[in-house]
Amino acid sequence: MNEDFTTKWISQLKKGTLSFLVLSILKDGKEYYGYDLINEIKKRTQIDIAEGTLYPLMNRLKKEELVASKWVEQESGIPRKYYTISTLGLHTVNEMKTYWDSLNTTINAI
Amino acid sequence: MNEDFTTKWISQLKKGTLSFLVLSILKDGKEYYGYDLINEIKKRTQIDIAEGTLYPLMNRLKKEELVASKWVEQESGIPRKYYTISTLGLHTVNEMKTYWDSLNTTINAI
DNA sequence: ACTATATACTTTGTAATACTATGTATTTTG
DNA sequence: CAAAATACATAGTATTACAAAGTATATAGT
Repeated sequence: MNEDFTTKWISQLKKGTLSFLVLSILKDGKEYYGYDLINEIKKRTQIDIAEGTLYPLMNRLKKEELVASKWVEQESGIPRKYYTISTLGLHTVNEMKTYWDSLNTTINAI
Repeated sequence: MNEDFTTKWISQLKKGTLSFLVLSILKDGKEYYGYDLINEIKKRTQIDIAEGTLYPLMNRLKKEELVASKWVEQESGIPRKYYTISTLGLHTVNEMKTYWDSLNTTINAI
């Protein structure tokens, strides 16, 4: 039933929500690495993020200094890049939340 | 205050929300023309939509057959292109609303 | 009469971002 | 020993908001 349009729409909707989602998850201060975030988001939200989406997204957040990262060698396996939210990131995600809530209120009022 | 990032983010967020907003406004069956929609949305939501954004958006919605349009000559002034939502549009906006609500619930739960 | 503003729609070029596909490398599982 | 899972990266494509400019009519101000 017009799955095409709704599917495409969901992809467009992600353009605003993924950075918000990631920062929201990091908000409580816990560390996550990229691959982990993909699974965490899938588990919590049923939203699939392609690797080719998440890794560049994390690089942008890093470049904007909303998150910090550090490489952590594993005793076995591939090194992981762990991310933590910054003060600026916390401030930004709070602004986002305020905007999101007002947008949601507006949409519900229509 | 990192206004840059939040401002850019809001622009990205619109990529998912504008079509949803427009269809939501048309949902009750009332006719609107483009210029009118820009003002209506600004009044109801404080969201500014550039003309270069709305007119191509309406063309996409038309092409996808989510809305129908008809030209209406004015006794004085420039002809207006009036839009009405289609059955497919109604169905689609309901799907969008369902998705939006679940997304909102998810975000609030994080 | 002239100018600016408002109305109403269109088009062109740019920037941002999700996605597919592909690549690299290690470890675990069948 | 092959396949799948883990973990990160990059190149190319499609979509879409936006700024800017254009066309055309009507009105308000000076």
